[in-house]
Amino acid sequence: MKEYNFYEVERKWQKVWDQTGLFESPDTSSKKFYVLVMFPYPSGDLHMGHCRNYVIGDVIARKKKLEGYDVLHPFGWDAFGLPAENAAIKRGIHPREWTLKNIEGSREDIKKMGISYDWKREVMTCNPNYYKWTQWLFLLLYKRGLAYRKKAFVNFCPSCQTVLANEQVLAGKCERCNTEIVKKDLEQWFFKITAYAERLLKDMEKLDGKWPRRVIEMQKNWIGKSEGALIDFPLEQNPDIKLSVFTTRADTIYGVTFLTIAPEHEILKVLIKDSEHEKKVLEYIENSLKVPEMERASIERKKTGVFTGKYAIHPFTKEKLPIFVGDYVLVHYGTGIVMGVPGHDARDFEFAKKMDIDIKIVIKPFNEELPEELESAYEEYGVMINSGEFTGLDSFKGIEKVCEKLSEMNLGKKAVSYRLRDWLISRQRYWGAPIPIIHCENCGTVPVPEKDLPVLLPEEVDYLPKGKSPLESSEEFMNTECPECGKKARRDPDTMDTFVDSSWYYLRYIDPENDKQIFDKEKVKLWIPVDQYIGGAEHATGHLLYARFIGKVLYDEGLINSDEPLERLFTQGMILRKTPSGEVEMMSKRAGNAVKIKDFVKEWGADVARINILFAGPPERDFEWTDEGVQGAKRFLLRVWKLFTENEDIFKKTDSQIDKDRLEGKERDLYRITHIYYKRVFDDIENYKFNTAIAAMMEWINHLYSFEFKLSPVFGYSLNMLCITLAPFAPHMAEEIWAKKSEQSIFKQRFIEPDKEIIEEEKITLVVQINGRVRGKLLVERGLTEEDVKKIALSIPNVKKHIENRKIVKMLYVPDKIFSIVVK
RNA sequence: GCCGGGGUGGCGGAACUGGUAGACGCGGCGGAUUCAAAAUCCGCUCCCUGUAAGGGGGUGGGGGUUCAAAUCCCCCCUCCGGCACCA
Repeated sequence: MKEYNFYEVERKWQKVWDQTGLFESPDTSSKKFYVLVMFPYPSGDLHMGHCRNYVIGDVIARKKKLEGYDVLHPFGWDAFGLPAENAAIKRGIHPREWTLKNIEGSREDIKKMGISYDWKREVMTCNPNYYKWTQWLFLLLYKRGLAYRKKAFVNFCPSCQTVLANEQVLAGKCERCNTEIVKKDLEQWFFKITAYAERLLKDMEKLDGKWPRRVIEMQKNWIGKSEGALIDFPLEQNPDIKLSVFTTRADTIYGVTFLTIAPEHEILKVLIKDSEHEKKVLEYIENSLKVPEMERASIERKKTGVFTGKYAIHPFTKEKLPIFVGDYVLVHYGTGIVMGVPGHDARDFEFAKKMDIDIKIVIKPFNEELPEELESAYEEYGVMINSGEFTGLDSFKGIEKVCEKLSEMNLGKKAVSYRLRDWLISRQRYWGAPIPIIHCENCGTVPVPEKDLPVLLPEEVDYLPKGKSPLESSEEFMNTECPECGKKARRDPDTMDTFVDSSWYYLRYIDPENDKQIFDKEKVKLWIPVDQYIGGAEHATGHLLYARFIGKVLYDEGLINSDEPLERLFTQGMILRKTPSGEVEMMSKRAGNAVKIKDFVKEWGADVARINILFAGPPERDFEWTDEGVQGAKRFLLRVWKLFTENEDIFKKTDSQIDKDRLEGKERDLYRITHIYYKRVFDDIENYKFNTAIAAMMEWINHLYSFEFKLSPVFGYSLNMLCITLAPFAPHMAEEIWAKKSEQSIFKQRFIEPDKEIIEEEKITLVVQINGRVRGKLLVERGLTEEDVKKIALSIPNVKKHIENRKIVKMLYVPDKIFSIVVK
């Protein structure tokens, strides 16, 4: 047998696919399937850890192709972003040059894996013909009132020298470089994603069963909806000023003994102006702003606060309630002011103890009494007490009634609050899409007219980070004319968050060359929704939320006809590997455990890599890359190869057609087994169970090896079917095998419906149980009657033995499955 | 604390809707081939017991429902992920 050279065979077929345009997708189709993988940041040498999603996507894409679909399976590059800039600064190369070089290298790597991409549709977010439309998208949001500029305390990373979105801050640290975030009061651009909070939440119903539950839960947590009420507390000195609070526990209203305002809250300045407390409060505010985000958010941290000297009036009791400032209150949640109910909220309890404020008990448990002196807040629901006209109501009714009453008094109403915050998209960096806005002294903020797009990123810029945008140092870029009044004006110096680029890329693949519009509506109508999206779960609350938001905006604008354009989502697990020091970690260059695509493919082959990745375990779970696994994958493929070379003649003489009625005995069995496995593999792909799909092929091959009549046509038939089944997983080898008999690519073959009739024909093993224990097995035809089974079952010697001297209490027959006897 | 997902041989992992637990692979053991080794091929491989047939135990722990539970219900332990001073 000639040795199989993975590397050469793979190179050969990749070239053929490329030259024949086998995987290019049409612009019209009556049966389409859009497979999308999250496009990568081009970081240079790619390794196996990067390509699990590409391999999964490829199996699905190739399977769909075999099923006769027109498949759109594109690829591109999320090419803007900080690393290019950082690397460029370090090496003195222009970010563009560095990025393009990386793309060249990465593209070669991906191609070596033999993924069936339509490379004609490749997009790069850093190309002007792409970011022109990212800018256009910005203007669309601006036009729709969804992009606005606001001064706010924002997250700033001192190391990256830029502000960050909420989603890019993990536990108070920069997601990218792990540096402690500081708060800066800056004027920045935001996208109003909060306006879509309810729809983003509610429409997840449509994704139920199609997206991983984990991702849905993460987004739900992130949006963080809670239902409650807004309650107004008029100021004692000036009842026209009302402090509005958000609460989920309106039933505790009679327990309010104070109010606390977040230190950042604007109203504080008004409250304390020219009062004796002004100095102390200002000092407190200043100090709390210095406390790092992480520390301030910590539950363990002792509560602090200062009395403002002012009082509010309780809407029902008209009591005077002292107003405090305290940094345990978050300015960006609810109204930034809370009502203090120390008896029924742990935080308020702690604060009240410290500040020596009254604690009132206004809720008692349903079935017991509370002690007079509380040791901690009672936070459960219960029955309202000491609550005036509401006393005696349970919490749920109480909330309703209190809200009703407040509404009547015009001092409150039911309300909903979200944890989600608006998306901060300004970045003080060079390598991104410039924000298409001009600041004019006369006209204010003026959007760049569409005809002037793209606002090109200037080439020659000092892009060393200085805490303000590098573009600001380019006079040529900054100076422009106001499109409205024609006077001298300045451009916005910031670039957009790269998540804006990636929020719509899947639409550009459909019409990548269009220079008249962001995309052609009709073309998009054909391919949208994306039938299968594949990527990492780490993007759950970032990219995937942004993409859904932008999708809805485009839907509202009438540009796409689905408000959830990413229909089915699969999130793959990570690839881990032992590091040189022996720990199992995510594969990465930094950890020193990366297996480079280039090197691996040369030594082992892409098909081996693909099988290893797919067989190692369920694709949604992490798996450890091991040398043993690689060996196993190679052994499997060589076994396949050997099977076909040893039986080449019969394989060539037969095809995927056979007259099953002329088969009997073992030949008929093989025909049946073939259809069982064939169906199993294709069903498993549909359910993302690639590991068991490969296991089924292994079993199939084991059967074929031990089949006696290797010259029988049914044997050749089975080989033909096997080759087609193998094709999505190890496409190069499948092509190589197929080429022995056909000029045409195996991917021009069409999926044959499995023969369900023959699968059903199988004899079954009927289990005989006595008192729940297996005491015998019967190989029988399907559909036997209870009488027949009983007769046979009771004649089994081992069954007889266990029934002897006992009384049969009950007999139970589950057709074609089990015969169960209960004895005493 | 709240929410979600896990825990099955030496290892990765199978098991439809409650119906033979451990498919498939890795590793290990035995054999064939070989001067020898690698590679390959064949057989065995959950644990205890038994020459064997068989018997007993067994899916994180405890209880329950059922003729029958990895699967359903209750309680607990533990690991992973998300959110968390969110009012």
